[in-house]
Amino acid sequence: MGRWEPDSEDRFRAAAIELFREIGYERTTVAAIAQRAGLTPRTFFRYFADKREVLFNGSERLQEKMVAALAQAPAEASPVDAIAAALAKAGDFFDDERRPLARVRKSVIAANPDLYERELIKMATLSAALAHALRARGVDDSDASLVAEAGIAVFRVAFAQWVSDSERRGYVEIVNESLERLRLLTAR
Amino acid sequence: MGRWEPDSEDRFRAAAIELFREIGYERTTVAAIAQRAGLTPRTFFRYFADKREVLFNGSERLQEKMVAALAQAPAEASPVDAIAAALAKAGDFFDDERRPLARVRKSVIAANPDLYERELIKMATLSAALAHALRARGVDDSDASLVAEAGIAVFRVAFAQWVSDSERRGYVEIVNESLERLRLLTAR
DNA sequence: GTCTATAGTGCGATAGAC
DNA sequence: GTCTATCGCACTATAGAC
Repeated sequence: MGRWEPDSEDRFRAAAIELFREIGYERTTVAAIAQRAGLTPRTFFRYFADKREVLFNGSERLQEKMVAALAQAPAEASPVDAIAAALAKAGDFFDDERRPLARVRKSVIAANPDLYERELIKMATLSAALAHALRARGVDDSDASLVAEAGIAVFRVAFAQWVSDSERRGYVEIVNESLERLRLLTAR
Repeated sequence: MGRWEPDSEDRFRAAAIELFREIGYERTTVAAIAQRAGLTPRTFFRYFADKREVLFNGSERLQEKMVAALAQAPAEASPVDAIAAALAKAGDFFDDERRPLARVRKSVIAANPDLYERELIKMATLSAALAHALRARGVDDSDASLVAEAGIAVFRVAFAQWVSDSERRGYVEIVNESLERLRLLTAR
């Protein structure tokens, strides 16, 4: 990568999350993030549309991966099994190396209504994308919405568990257990 | 009681939704809403924390009712049955008289990212309240979150169906069918 | 940069119901 | 008289027009 350090985007992310933890989200300026990352604000905005996005733009790749996993599920897989494949695929992003960062991110978002709103929007977008992918598999419209929303419900709970302080199990284990739990709870 | 006409709050709501439909949310000023309601902007803000709230503050009563219904479900009812009772209780608000208003409200919200965000927040708040009420019944922490989130999933889909253009069935019928559908889809 | 319109707040005054 | 919903005014903040 020539005269620049590699991984500018990751360095922005790391610098941002450090500063958010140290002095809070509101008081952290983009200039400060850029300085710590050894780059300029102008470059920051080449990667991120705004300050909030530095915490969220990984979610686009996550969504693409999940949708792809759903689309590639066997044709005979049930809608719920297809969603389960998508939920499991998210495990590619949520490994033990990332968990400390995810925990800081969680506390930053919890402390900031703006960021919380953005998170809700990302979840809603993800749900819509999954529902769309289910419809592409031939699933009935309202079934697709229902299974996608329920899948997001499982995802939310599993992710929250994964980042909770005392949790040591991996994300995939947790999300599979959560789905199983939902099956049990809804069974007659 | 008020100085002039009664039901100020309802008049604000009615005036607001008329104007939103006529000229759009953004171009409707609080002053215009107040004028049409025969009141002043200052009084508007006594009832609603901000302009968006005029479309949402009914949701507090809805949440209280749903939580109460959940709490009053028979002690032997399963978590999902208790949530089902809460979802059915929402039917008190969604009758055929209200459906035209709900349809206008839907289109206004769909056209406005600000309002959509607020709707997502209200749903998240409702989910948290239902989870809390489930825990108060002795349901395990993560089961409570899971069932509450899944219940909200059913609610979202059922409500969307209820306000969709061609739909004629009542909300309660739809929400019961949606829950039944989720049970079928998740069953092994 | 200035100017304007609007959202939203704080505080005290007032008109009526009781 | 009390109580309270409503109002009037003065204010800040912000977004958009120019």
